[in-house]
Amino acid sequence: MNSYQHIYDTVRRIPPGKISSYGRIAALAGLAGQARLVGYALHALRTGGVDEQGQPVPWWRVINVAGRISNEYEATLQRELLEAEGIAIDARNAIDLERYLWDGAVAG
DNA sequence: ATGATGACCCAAT
DNA sequence: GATTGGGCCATCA
Repeated sequence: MNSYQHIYDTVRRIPPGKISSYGRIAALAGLAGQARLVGYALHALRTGGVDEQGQPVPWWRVINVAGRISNEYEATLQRELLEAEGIAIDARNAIDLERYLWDGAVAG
């Protein structure tokens, strides 16, 4: 079992229509200060968005703390997926974190 | 084992 | 607000 599995599990807890930052996910996953690992873990997903167990991971709900899409691989796809969930993106490709940032609370 | 890079973040300039 | 420097750990050559 890789450490990434914990990251994937945390990313899955992001409710639809919400977003989170790499650092936030890292903190929730018990990897505070290791935001790069989250980015690396999501990078390992690549296209398909499934982990080693074949479970889907909402990788598009993870952006950087600046509210912008950091990845250059699927930037367009990520933007479309975010907009599909009702997340408004600024004219400068920025997202209002205070408005959409997931505070870590469990929905339900 | 070493060096370089990376879907990042924070602080300083 | 854009750029630079340091820190964190995993992966590749």
